Amino acid sequence: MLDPQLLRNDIKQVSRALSKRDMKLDVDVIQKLEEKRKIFQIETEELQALRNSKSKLIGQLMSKDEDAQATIDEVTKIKISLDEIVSELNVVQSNLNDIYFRIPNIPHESVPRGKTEEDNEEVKIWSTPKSYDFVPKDHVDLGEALGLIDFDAATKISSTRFVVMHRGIAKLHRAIIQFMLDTHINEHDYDEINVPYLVNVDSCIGTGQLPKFEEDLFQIKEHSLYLIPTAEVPVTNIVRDEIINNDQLPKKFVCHSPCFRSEAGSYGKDTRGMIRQHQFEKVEMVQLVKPETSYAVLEELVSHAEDILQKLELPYRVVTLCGGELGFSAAKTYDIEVWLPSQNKYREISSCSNFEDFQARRMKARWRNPETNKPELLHTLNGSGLAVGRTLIAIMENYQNKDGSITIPNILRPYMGHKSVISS
RNA sequence: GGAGAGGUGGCAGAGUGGUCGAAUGCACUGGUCUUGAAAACCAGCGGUCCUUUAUCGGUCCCGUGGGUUCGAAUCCCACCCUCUCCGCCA
Repeated sequence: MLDPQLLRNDIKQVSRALSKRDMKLDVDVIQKLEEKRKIFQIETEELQALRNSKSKLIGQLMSKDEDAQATIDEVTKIKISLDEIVSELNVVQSNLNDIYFRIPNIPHESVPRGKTEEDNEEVKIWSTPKSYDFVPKDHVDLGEALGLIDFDAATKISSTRFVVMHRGIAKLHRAIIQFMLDTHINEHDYDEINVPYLVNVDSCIGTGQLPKFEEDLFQIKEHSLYLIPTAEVPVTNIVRDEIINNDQLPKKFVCHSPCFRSEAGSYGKDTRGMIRQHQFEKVEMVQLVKPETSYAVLEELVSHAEDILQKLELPYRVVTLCGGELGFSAAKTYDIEVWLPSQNKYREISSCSNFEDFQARRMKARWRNPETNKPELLHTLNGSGLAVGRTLIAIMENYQNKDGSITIPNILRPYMGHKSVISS
Protein backbone atom coordinates (compact mmCIF):
# COMPACT_ATOMS: atom_id res chain seq x y z
CA MET A 1 0.00 0.00 0.00
CA LEU A 2 1.13 3.51 -0.70
CA ASP A 3 1.37 6.09 2.04
CA PRO A 4 -2.15 7.45 2.57
CA GLN A 5 -0.64 10.81 3.43
CA LEU A 6 0.95 10.93 0.02
CA LEU A 7 -2.32 9.94 -1.61
CA ARG A 8 -4.07 12.70 0.28
CA ASN A 9 -1.57 15.48 -0.12
CA ASP A 10 -0.09 14.86 -3.53
CA ILE A 11 -2.26 12.51 -5.51
CA LYS A 12 -1.34 14.26 -8.75
CA GLN A 13 2.27 13.31 -8.25
CA VAL A 14 1.31 9.71 -7.44
CA SER A 15 -0.80 9.58 -10.55
CA ARG A 16 2.06 10.88 -12.65
CA ALA A 17 4.49 8.36 -11.14
CA LEU A 18 2.08 5.50 -11.82
CA SER A 19 1.75 6.45 -15.45
CA LYS A 20 5.13 4.76 -15.86
CA ARG A 21 3.25 1.53 -15.26
CA ASP A 22 0.79 2.50 -17.90
CA MET A 23 -1.79 2.77 -15.18
CA LYS A 24 -4.36 5.44 -14.57
CA LEU A 25 -5.53 6.57 -11.14
CA ASP A 26 -9.04 7.84 -10.65
CA VAL A 27 -7.93 11.01 -8.94
CA ASP A 28 -11.36 12.63 -8.71
CA VAL A 29 -13.01 9.66 -7.02
CA ILE A 30 -10.23 9.40 -4.46
CA GLN A 31 -10.23 13.10 -3.70
CA LYS A 32 -13.99 13.20 -3.21
CA LEU A 33 -13.87 10.18 -0.90
CA GLU A 34 -11.02 11.72 1.05
CA GLU A 35 -12.97 14.94 1.53
CA LYS A 36 -15.90 12.98 2.90
CA ARG A 37 -13.64 10.88 5.04
CA LYS A 38 -12.14 13.91 6.67
CA ILE A 39 -15.50 15.48 7.49
CA PHE A 40 -17.01 12.27 8.83
CA GLN A 41 -13.94 11.29 10.80
CA ILE A 42 -13.57 14.62 12.55
CA GLU A 43 -17.23 14.69 13.42
CA THR A 44 -17.14 11.10 14.65
CA GLU A 45 -14.22 11.75 16.92
CA GLU A 46 -15.76 14.93 18.29
CA LEU A 47 -18.98 13.12 19.12
CA GLN A 48 -17.06 10.27 20.70
CA ALA A 49 -15.12 12.72 22.85
CA LEU A 50 -18.36 14.35 23.93
CA ARG A 51 -19.95 11.01 24.73
CA ASN A 52 -16.94 9.94 26.74
CA SER A 53 -16.79 13.08 28.87
CA LYS A 54 -20.55 13.10 29.52
CA SER A 55 -20.51 9.46 30.47
CA LYS A 56 -17.74 10.13 32.92
CA LEU A 57 -19.83 12.91 34.37
CA ILE A 58 -22.72 10.50 34.86
CA GLY A 59 -20.46 8.24 36.85
CA GLN A 60 -19.37 11.14 39.02
CA LEU A 61 -22.94 12.35 39.63
CA MET A 62 -24.13 8.88 40.52
CA SER A 63 -21.30 8.29 42.94
CA LYS A 64 -22.35 11.48 44.73
CA ASP A 65 -25.96 10.29 44.68
CA GLU A 66 -27.05 13.18 42.49
CA ASP A 67 -29.61 13.01 39.69
CA ALA A 68 -28.01 12.13 36.35
CA GLN A 69 -31.09 11.51 34.26
CA ALA A 70 -30.77 14.72 32.22
CA THR A 71 -27.20 13.85 31.24
CA ILE A 72 -28.17 10.27 30.42
CA ASP A 73 -30.83 11.56 28.04
CA GLU A 74 -28.28 13.86 26.47
CA VAL A 75 -25.82 11.05 25.82
CA THR A 76 -28.58 8.89 24.40
CA LYS A 77 -29.20 11.57 21.81
CA ILE A 78 -25.51 11.90 21.04
CA LYS A 79 -25.35 8.17 20.50
CA ILE A 80 -28.05 8.26 17.86
CA SER A 81 -26.27 10.82 15.71
CA LEU A 82 -22.95 9.10 16.36
CA ASP A 83 -24.27 5.80 15.03
CA GLU A 84 -25.40 7.49 11.85
CA ILE A 85 -22.16 9.27 11.18
CA VAL A 86 -20.06 6.22 12.03
CA SER A 87 -21.86 4.08 9.50
CA GLU A 88 -21.28 6.74 6.85
CA LEU A 89 -17.63 6.92 7.81
CA ASN A 90 -17.32 3.15 7.59
CA VAL A 91 -18.71 3.11 4.06
CA VAL A 92 -16.31 5.81 2.90
CA GLN A 93 -13.39 4.21 4.68
CA SER A 94 -13.98 0.78 3.18
CA ASN A 95 -14.41 2.29 -0.28
CA LEU A 96 -11.08 4.01 0.13
CA ASN A 97 -9.42 0.85 1.40
CA ASP A 98 -10.72 -1.14 -1.55
CA ILE A 99 -9.09 1.38 -3.82
CA TYR A 100 -5.87 1.75 -1.86
CA PHE A 101 -5.18 -1.97 -1.58
CA ARG A 102 -5.40 -2.27 -5.35
CA ILE A 103 -3.02 0.56 -6.21
CA PRO A 104 0.40 -0.80 -7.20
CA ASN A 105 3.70 0.49 -5.92
CA ILE A 106 5.33 3.57 -7.41
CA PRO A 107 8.24 2.66 -9.69
CA HIS A 108 11.67 3.87 -8.61
CA GLU A 109 13.01 6.77 -10.63
CA SER A 110 15.60 4.51 -12.25
CA VAL A 111 12.93 2.21 -13.70
CA PRO A 112 12.72 2.59 -17.48
CA ARG A 113 9.47 3.60 -19.09
CA GLY A 114 7.82 0.96 -21.27
CA LYS A 115 5.11 -1.65 -21.67
CA THR A 116 6.60 -4.98 -22.69
CA GLU A 117 9.58 -7.25 -22.31
CA GLU A 118 11.14 -5.40 -25.26
CA ASP A 119 11.37 -2.28 -23.12
CA ASN A 120 13.38 -3.89 -20.33
CA GLU A 121 16.87 -2.49 -20.02
CA GLU A 122 19.79 -4.87 -20.34
CA VAL A 123 22.34 -4.02 -17.68
CA LYS A 124 24.76 -6.93 -17.90
CA ILE A 125 25.70 -9.98 -19.92
CA TRP A 126 27.84 -12.70 -18.37
CA SER A 127 29.76 -15.27 -20.42
CA THR A 128 28.86 -16.35 -23.94
CA PRO A 129 26.68 -19.26 -24.96
CA LYS A 130 28.50 -22.38 -26.10
CA SER A 131 28.34 -23.38 -29.72
CA TYR A 132 27.44 -26.97 -30.54
CA ASP A 133 28.54 -29.17 -33.40
CA PHE A 134 25.04 -30.70 -33.37
CA VAL A 135 21.54 -29.32 -33.05
CA PRO A 136 20.89 -28.87 -29.32
CA LYS A 137 17.71 -30.49 -28.01
CA ASP A 138 15.36 -29.03 -25.48
CA HIS A 139 14.99 -30.47 -21.99
CA VAL A 140 11.80 -32.34 -22.92
CA ASP A 141 13.47 -34.34 -25.68
CA LEU A 142 16.56 -34.86 -23.60
CA GLY A 143 14.66 -35.94 -20.50
CA GLU A 144 12.26 -38.24 -22.27
CA ALA A 145 15.02 -39.84 -24.33
CA LEU A 146 16.91 -40.53 -21.13
CA GLY A 147 13.70 -41.92 -19.65
CA LEU A 148 14.16 -39.66 -16.66
CA ILE A 149 11.37 -37.12 -17.20
CA ASP A 150 7.76 -38.22 -17.61
CA PHE A 151 5.10 -35.65 -18.37
CA ASP A 152 2.46 -38.24 -19.27
CA ALA A 153 2.64 -39.84 -15.84
CA ALA A 154 2.29 -36.41 -14.22
CA THR A 155 -0.78 -35.64 -16.32
CA LYS A 156 -2.30 -38.98 -15.42
CA ILE A 157 -1.88 -38.61 -11.69
CA SER A 158 -2.55 -34.87 -11.58
CA SER A 159 -3.14 -32.69 -14.63
CA THR A 160 -1.22 -30.63 -17.13
CA ARG A 161 1.66 -28.44 -16.00
CA PHE A 162 3.08 -31.05 -13.62
CA VAL A 163 6.08 -33.29 -13.99
CA VAL A 164 7.53 -36.57 -12.78
CA MET A 165 11.30 -36.92 -12.57
CA HIS A 166 13.33 -40.11 -12.11
CA ARG A 167 16.75 -41.10 -10.81
CA GLY A 168 19.54 -38.91 -12.22
CA ILE A 169 17.29 -35.96 -13.00
CA ALA A 170 15.40 -36.18 -9.70
CA LYS A 171 18.76 -36.32 -7.95
CA LEU A 172 20.14 -33.41 -9.94
CA HIS A 173 17.05 -31.44 -8.97
CA ARG A 174 17.75 -32.17 -5.32
CA ALA A 175 21.46 -31.43 -5.72
CA ILE A 176 20.67 -28.01 -7.14
CA ILE A 177 18.59 -27.17 -4.07
CA GLN A 178 21.30 -28.27 -1.64
CA PHE A 179 23.97 -26.41 -3.53
CA MET A 180 21.97 -23.19 -3.62
CA LEU A 181 21.06 -23.34 0.05
CA ASP A 182 24.62 -24.12 1.10
CA THR A 183 26.00 -21.27 -0.96
CA HIS A 184 23.59 -18.68 0.42
CA ILE A 185 24.02 -19.89 3.97
CA ASN A 186 27.79 -20.29 3.98
CA GLU A 187 28.94 -17.61 1.59
CA HIS A 188 26.19 -14.99 1.60
CA ASP A 189 25.29 -15.13 5.27
CA TYR A 190 21.59 -15.98 5.08
CA ASP A 191 19.64 -17.77 7.80
CA GLU A 192 18.00 -20.96 6.62
CA ILE A 193 14.30 -21.05 7.30
CA ASN A 194 11.55 -23.59 6.74
CA VAL A 195 7.97 -22.35 6.60
CA PRO A 196 4.34 -23.41 6.00
CA TYR A 197 3.27 -23.88 2.40
CA LEU A 198 -0.33 -22.98 3.21
CA VAL A 199 -0.94 -19.42 4.35
CA ASN A 200 -3.90 -17.34 5.48
CA VAL A 201 -5.59 -14.36 3.87
CA ASP A 202 -3.76 -11.77 5.93
CA SER A 203 -0.40 -13.06 4.74
CA CYS A 204 -1.50 -12.84 1.13
CA ILE A 205 -2.73 -9.29 1.63
CA GLY A 206 0.53 -8.44 3.38
CA THR A 207 2.76 -9.26 0.43
CA GLY A 208 0.26 -8.09 -2.19
CA GLN A 209 -1.15 -11.29 -3.73
CA LEU A 210 -4.59 -10.33 -2.41
CA PRO A 211 -7.05 -8.78 -2.93
CA LYS A 212 -6.17 -8.18 -6.55
CA PHE A 213 -4.75 -11.48 -7.77
CA GLU A 214 -6.86 -14.16 -6.18
CA GLU A 215 -7.24 -16.02 -9.49
CA ASP A 216 -3.48 -16.68 -9.57
CA LEU A 217 -3.57 -18.65 -6.33
CA PHE A 218 -4.62 -22.17 -5.45
CA GLN A 219 -7.00 -22.07 -2.55
CA ILE A 220 -8.09 -24.54 0.14
CA LYS A 221 -11.57 -23.13 0.64
CA GLU A 222 -12.62 -25.29 3.60
CA HIS A 223 -9.79 -23.87 5.65
CA SER A 224 -9.49 -20.38 4.13
CA LEU A 225 -5.88 -21.09 3.23
CA TYR A 226 -3.87 -20.53 0.08
CA LEU A 227 -1.00 -22.56 -1.37
CA ILE A 228 2.02 -20.31 -1.52
CA PRO A 229 2.94 -18.99 -4.98
CA THR A 230 6.42 -18.25 -3.60
CA ALA A 231 8.22 -18.51 -0.25
CA GLU A 232 8.19 -14.73 -0.26
CA VAL A 233 4.70 -14.87 1.24
CA PRO A 234 5.33 -16.91 4.40
CA VAL A 235 8.88 -15.67 4.93
CA THR A 236 8.17 -11.96 4.57
CA ASN A 237 5.08 -12.26 6.76
CA ILE A 238 7.28 -13.42 9.63
CA VAL A 239 7.62 -9.73 10.52
CA ARG A 240 3.96 -8.85 10.05
CA ASP A 241 2.65 -6.89 13.06
CA GLU A 242 6.12 -6.83 14.57
CA ILE A 243 8.41 -4.05 15.67
CA ILE A 244 11.98 -5.22 15.13
CA ASN A 245 14.87 -3.95 17.19
CA ASN A 246 17.57 -2.04 15.39
CA ASP A 247 20.22 -4.61 16.34
CA GLN A 248 18.19 -7.42 14.74
CA LEU A 249 18.51 -5.87 11.29
CA PRO A 250 19.01 -6.73 8.56
CA LYS A 251 17.15 -10.03 8.63
CA LYS A 252 18.34 -12.31 5.85
CA PHE A 253 16.44 -15.50 5.15
CA VAL A 254 16.94 -18.19 2.58
CA CYS A 255 14.13 -20.65 2.08
CA HIS A 256 13.61 -23.61 -0.18
CA SER A 257 9.96 -24.29 -0.92
CA PRO A 258 7.58 -25.56 -3.51
CA CYS A 259 5.54 -22.87 -5.24
CA PHE A 260 2.01 -23.26 -6.57
CA ARG A 261 0.58 -21.07 -9.27
CA SER A 262 -2.68 -21.43 -11.12
CA GLU A 263 -1.17 -19.75 -14.20
CA ALA A 264 -4.59 -18.35 -15.00
CA GLY A 265 -4.23 -16.11 -17.99
CA SER A 266 -1.22 -17.90 -19.40
CA TYR A 267 -3.10 -20.60 -21.29
CA GLY A 268 -1.14 -21.62 -24.31
CA LYS A 269 2.03 -19.99 -23.01
CA ASP A 270 5.05 -22.23 -22.45
CA THR A 271 2.85 -25.30 -22.54
CA ARG A 272 5.76 -27.53 -23.46
CA GLY A 273 8.06 -28.79 -20.77
CA MET A 274 8.94 -27.59 -17.32
CA ILE A 275 9.21 -23.87 -17.94
CA ARG A 276 5.80 -22.99 -16.57
CA GLN A 277 4.35 -25.46 -14.07
CA HIS A 278 1.58 -25.34 -11.50
CA GLN A 279 4.09 -26.65 -9.00
CA PHE A 280 7.78 -25.89 -8.97
CA GLU A 281 10.52 -25.42 -6.42
CA LYS A 282 12.48 -22.36 -5.66
CA VAL A 283 15.21 -21.18 -3.33
CA GLU A 284 14.20 -17.73 -2.22
CA MET A 285 16.22 -15.01 -0.54
CA VAL A 286 14.29 -12.53 1.59
CA GLN A 287 15.74 -9.49 3.32
CA LEU A 288 14.09 -7.15 5.81
CA VAL A 289 16.14 -4.01 6.09
CA LYS A 290 16.39 -0.40 7.16
CA PRO A 291 15.04 1.92 4.48
CA GLU A 292 18.27 3.74 3.75
CA THR A 293 20.02 0.49 2.82
CA SER A 294 17.43 -1.10 0.58
CA TYR A 295 18.79 -0.12 -2.82
CA ALA A 296 22.29 -1.27 -1.93
CA VAL A 297 20.75 -4.51 -0.68
CA LEU A 298 18.91 -4.95 -3.98
CA GLU A 299 22.23 -4.89 -5.82
CA GLU A 300 23.62 -7.36 -3.30
CA LEU A 301 20.64 -9.67 -3.79
CA VAL A 302 21.21 -9.71 -7.54
CA SER A 303 24.89 -10.50 -7.03
CA HIS A 304 23.95 -13.44 -4.78
CA ALA A 305 21.69 -14.86 -7.45
CA GLU A 306 24.35 -14.22 -10.09
CA ASP A 307 26.90 -16.07 -8.00
CA ILE A 308 24.85 -19.25 -8.31
CA LEU A 309 24.77 -18.98 -12.10
CA GLN A 310 28.46 -18.18 -12.25
CA LYS A 311 29.33 -21.18 -10.11
CA LEU A 312 27.17 -23.30 -12.40
CA GLU A 313 28.88 -21.65 -15.37
CA LEU A 314 25.61 -20.83 -17.07
CA PRO A 315 25.51 -17.80 -19.41
CA TYR A 316 23.03 -15.16 -18.35
CA ARG A 317 22.08 -11.55 -18.58
CA VAL A 318 20.52 -9.10 -16.14
CA VAL A 319 17.72 -6.74 -17.11
CA THR A 320 15.92 -3.95 -15.31
CA LEU A 321 12.20 -4.42 -15.71
CA CYS A 322 10.40 -1.54 -17.34
CA GLY A 323 7.40 0.08 -15.65
CA GLY A 324 4.87 -2.01 -17.53
CA GLU A 325 6.51 -5.31 -16.58
CA LEU A 326 6.96 -4.47 -12.92
CA GLY A 327 5.08 -6.63 -10.42
CA PHE A 328 2.29 -5.09 -8.35
CA SER A 329 4.25 -4.60 -5.12
CA ALA A 330 7.69 -3.87 -6.53
CA ALA A 331 9.35 -0.48 -6.84
CA LYS A 332 12.23 -1.90 -8.84
CA THR A 333 13.00 -5.36 -10.19
CA TYR A 334 16.00 -6.93 -11.84
CA ASP A 335 15.33 -10.12 -13.75
CA ILE A 336 18.16 -12.53 -14.36
CA GLU A 337 17.74 -14.50 -17.56
CA VAL A 338 19.62 -17.69 -18.32
CA TRP A 339 20.58 -18.82 -21.79
CA LEU A 340 18.49 -21.65 -23.23
CA PRO A 341 20.09 -23.12 -26.39
CA SER A 342 16.87 -24.79 -27.54
CA GLN A 343 15.02 -21.47 -27.58
CA ASN A 344 18.09 -19.55 -28.64
CA LYS A 345 17.31 -16.87 -26.11
CA TYR A 346 17.55 -15.81 -22.49
CA ARG A 347 14.71 -16.85 -20.17
CA GLU A 348 13.89 -15.59 -16.70
CA ILE A 349 15.42 -17.65 -13.91
CA SER A 350 15.44 -15.11 -11.08
CA SER A 351 13.60 -11.98 -10.15
CA CYS A 352 15.01 -9.64 -7.49
CA SER A 353 12.84 -6.85 -6.18
CA ASN A 354 12.83 -3.98 -3.76
CA PHE A 355 9.35 -3.35 -2.41
CA GLU A 356 10.47 -0.41 -0.29
CA ASP A 357 7.80 0.10 2.39
CA PHE A 358 4.88 -1.05 0.22
CA GLN A 359 4.56 -4.53 1.74
CA ALA A 360 5.69 -3.33 5.15
CA ARG A 361 2.83 -0.85 5.32
CA ARG A 362 0.31 -3.56 4.48
CA MET A 363 1.92 -5.88 7.03
CA LYS A 364 2.60 -3.26 9.71
CA ALA A 365 6.17 -4.50 9.71
CA ARG A 366 8.30 -1.97 11.52
CA TRP A 367 11.60 -1.39 13.24
CA ARG A 368 12.49 0.95 16.04
CA ASN A 369 14.70 3.74 14.80
CA PRO A 370 17.11 4.52 17.65
CA GLU A 371 17.43 8.10 16.40
CA THR A 372 13.75 8.85 16.84
CA ASN A 373 12.94 5.94 19.14
CA LYS A 374 9.76 5.58 17.07
CA PRO A 375 8.57 2.61 15.05
CA GLU A 376 9.15 3.12 11.34
CA LEU A 377 8.32 0.95 8.36
CA LEU A 378 10.87 -1.60 7.20
CA HIS A 379 11.86 -2.12 3.61
CA THR A 380 11.35 -5.62 2.22
CA LEU A 381 13.18 -7.30 -0.64
CA ASN A 382 13.35 -10.71 -2.17
CA GLY A 383 15.00 -12.54 -4.99
CA SER A 384 14.99 -16.02 -6.40
CA GLY A 385 18.25 -17.69 -5.82
CA LEU A 386 17.20 -19.44 -8.06
CA ALA A 387 14.12 -21.08 -9.56
CA VAL A 388 15.08 -24.74 -9.27
CA GLY A 389 13.11 -26.21 -12.18
CA ARG A 390 14.40 -23.63 -14.59
CA THR A 391 17.95 -24.13 -13.32
CA LEU A 392 17.54 -27.84 -14.01
CA ILE A 393 16.37 -27.07 -17.53
CA ALA A 394 19.26 -24.68 -18.09
CA ILE A 395 21.79 -27.27 -16.94
CA MET A 396 20.27 -30.01 -19.06
CA GLU A 397 20.23 -27.88 -22.17
CA ASN A 398 23.56 -26.09 -21.74
CA TYR A 399 25.45 -29.19 -20.60
CA GLN A 400 23.96 -31.64 -23.08
CA ASN A 401 26.21 -33.89 -25.12
CA LYS A 402 25.78 -35.19 -28.63
CA ASP A 403 24.75 -38.63 -27.37
CA GLY A 404 21.95 -37.12 -25.25
CA SER A 405 23.73 -37.46 -21.93
CA ILE A 406 24.13 -34.52 -19.57
CA THR A 407 27.46 -33.47 -18.12
CA ILE A 408 27.14 -32.54 -14.45
CA PRO A 409 28.53 -29.08 -13.64
CA ASN A 410 31.68 -29.32 -11.53
CA ILE A 411 30.23 -27.52 -8.55
CA LEU A 412 27.37 -30.03 -8.28
CA ARG A 413 29.44 -33.18 -8.46
CA PRO A 414 29.96 -33.44 -4.69
CA TYR A 415 26.17 -33.51 -4.40
CA MET A 416 25.89 -36.17 -7.12
CA GLY A 417 28.11 -38.87 -5.70
CA HIS A 418 31.03 -37.38 -7.67
CA LYS A 419 29.58 -38.59 -10.95
CA SER A 420 30.31 -36.47 -14.00
CA VAL A 421 27.55 -37.50 -16.40
CA ILE A 422 23.85 -38.33 -16.29
CA SER A 423 22.83 -40.94 -18.80
CA SER A 424 20.00 -43.41 -19.07
C1' G B 1 -12.23 -36.07 17.48
C1' G B 2 -13.60 -35.80 23.24
C1' A B 3 -12.83 -33.12 28.14
C1' G B 4 -10.89 -28.96 30.67
C1' A B 5 -8.08 -24.21 31.25
C1' G B 6 -6.80 -19.73 29.18
C1' G B 7 -5.77 -15.34 25.71
C1' U B 8 -4.23 -7.94 29.24
C1' G B 9 1.69 -3.42 27.32
C1' G B 10 8.82 -6.09 25.32
C1' C B 11 8.15 -10.10 29.24
C1' A B 12 5.78 -11.62 33.88
C1' G B 13 1.30 -10.47 36.07
C1' A B 14 -3.04 -7.49 38.78
C1' G B 15 -7.62 -5.83 37.39
C1' U B 16 -15.19 -8.72 37.04
C1' G B 17 -19.45 -2.23 34.96
C1' G B 18 -17.54 4.34 35.95
C1' U B 19 -11.62 9.10 36.95
C1' C B 20 -8.42 2.05 33.57
C1' G B 21 -4.56 2.67 28.15
C1' A B 22 -4.63 -0.16 32.46
C1' A B 23 -1.45 -1.47 39.31
C1' U B 24 3.09 -3.93 40.40
C1' G B 25 7.70 -6.35 39.11
C1' C B 26 11.40 -7.23 35.38
C1' A B 27 13.54 -5.28 31.00
C1' C B 28 14.73 -0.68 28.59
C1' U B 29 16.19 4.89 28.37
C1' G B 30 18.04 9.32 30.89
C1' G B 31 19.94 11.36 35.49
C1' U B 32 22.27 11.32 40.63
C1' C B 33 26.12 8.75 43.06
C1' U B 34 31.13 6.22 41.60
C1' U B 35 38.07 6.54 39.43
C1' G B 36 35.04 3.09 36.23
C1' A B 37 31.32 -0.58 36.63
C1' A B 38 27.66 -2.81 39.68
C1' A B 39 24.16 -1.68 43.43
C1' A B 40 20.97 2.05 45.25
C1' C B 41 17.96 6.25 44.36
C1' C B 42 15.13 9.76 41.00
C1' A B 43 12.65 10.34 36.38
C1' G B 44 10.84 8.49 31.79
C1' C B 45 8.99 4.45 29.06
C1' G B 46 2.81 0.92 24.25
C1' G B 47 0.59 1.35 19.54
C1' U B 48 -2.90 3.72 15.94
C1' C B 49 -5.30 7.31 13.43
C1' C B 50 -7.26 12.45 12.94
C1' U B 51 -6.25 17.62 13.38
C1' U B 52 -1.75 20.81 13.30
C1' U B 53 4.10 23.73 10.16
C1' A B 54 4.95 21.91 15.01
C1' U B 55 3.21 21.81 19.91
C1' C B 56 -1.34 21.13 22.29
C1' G B 57 -5.59 18.28 21.77
C1' G B 58 -8.65 14.25 20.51
C1' U B 59 -10.14 9.03 18.63
C1' C B 60 -9.46 3.92 18.68
C1' C B 61 -6.86 -0.54 20.58
C1' C B 62 -6.87 -5.47 26.86
C1' G B 63 -7.21 -12.50 20.89
C1' U B 64 -11.00 -11.11 16.51
C1' G B 65 -15.92 -9.60 15.21
C1' G B 66 -20.77 -8.43 16.86
C1' G B 67 -24.18 -7.14 20.99
C1' U B 68 -26.09 -5.11 25.93
C1' U B 69 -25.34 -0.26 28.60
C1' C B 70 -25.47 6.69 29.59
C1' G B 71 -20.61 4.08 30.25
C1' A B 72 -17.24 -2.43 28.77
C1' A B 73 -10.59 -5.15 29.71
C1' U B 74 -14.77 -6.35 33.01
C1' C B 75 -21.54 -8.70 31.06
C1' C B 76 -23.74 -11.61 26.52
C1' C B 77 -23.05 -14.17 21.54
C1' A B 78 -20.02 -16.09 17.59
C1' C B 79 -15.33 -17.10 15.81
C1' C B 80 -9.88 -17.68 16.08
C1' C B 81 -5.71 -19.16 18.73
C1' U B 82 -2.76 -21.35 22.84
C1' C B 83 -2.03 -24.91 26.77
C1' U B 84 -3.20 -29.68 29.58
C1' C B 85 -5.34 -34.64 29.56
C1' C B 86 -7.58 -38.67 26.53
C1' G B 87 -8.10 -40.82 21.58
C1' C B 88 -5.93 -41.17 16.66
C1' C B 89 -1.55 -40.61 13.86
C1' A B 90 3.69 -39.34 10.15
